[in-house]
Amino acid sequence: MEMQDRFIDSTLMNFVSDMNLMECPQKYALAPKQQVDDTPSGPTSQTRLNDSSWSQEVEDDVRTAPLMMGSPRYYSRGARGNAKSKRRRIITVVQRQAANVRERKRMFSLNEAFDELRRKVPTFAYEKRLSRIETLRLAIVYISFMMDLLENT
DNA sequence: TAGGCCATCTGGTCCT
DNA sequence: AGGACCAGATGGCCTA
Repeated sequence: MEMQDRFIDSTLMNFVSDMNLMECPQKYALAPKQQVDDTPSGPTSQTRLNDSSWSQEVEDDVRTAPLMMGSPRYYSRGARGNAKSKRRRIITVVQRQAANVRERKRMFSLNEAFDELRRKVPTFAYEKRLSRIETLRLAIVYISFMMDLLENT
């Protein structure tokens, strides 16, 4: 049993060495913006943007929505936003802020899952913190490696 | 200074 | 109707 553990340990170390993920040590503190507070930063007035929650056939002038909401900066709508949307959902500022808070919490839990995954994949202690994409790719390789190990023992 | 990474905002779509 | 999920855009931080 111990022999097998040692075998796996040394194999793991070789595996990690092969991953070519060794870089200079540095602490990768949490991003400065990582404060998940529930206090929205935008305007707080409960401005009703529209009477109905869905607008009628909105075509081109969709850029007005963020401006109407008093957004401090301009956000374009992304590629999918150009798709022919029959009916557009109009939400209040309060609803938008609540959605932002939910989204922050969702991303926070996603990052927690990434952190948990980082702890599962083997890396050297002094190695710099893996990025999300590095974590996913290393996990894929690691799982494949372990499956091969199981098949060959 | 360019590029990578990340947090955040936002609107569209899907689902309950 | 509203929440979850998704993806694009943007700006800030950090490193080579």
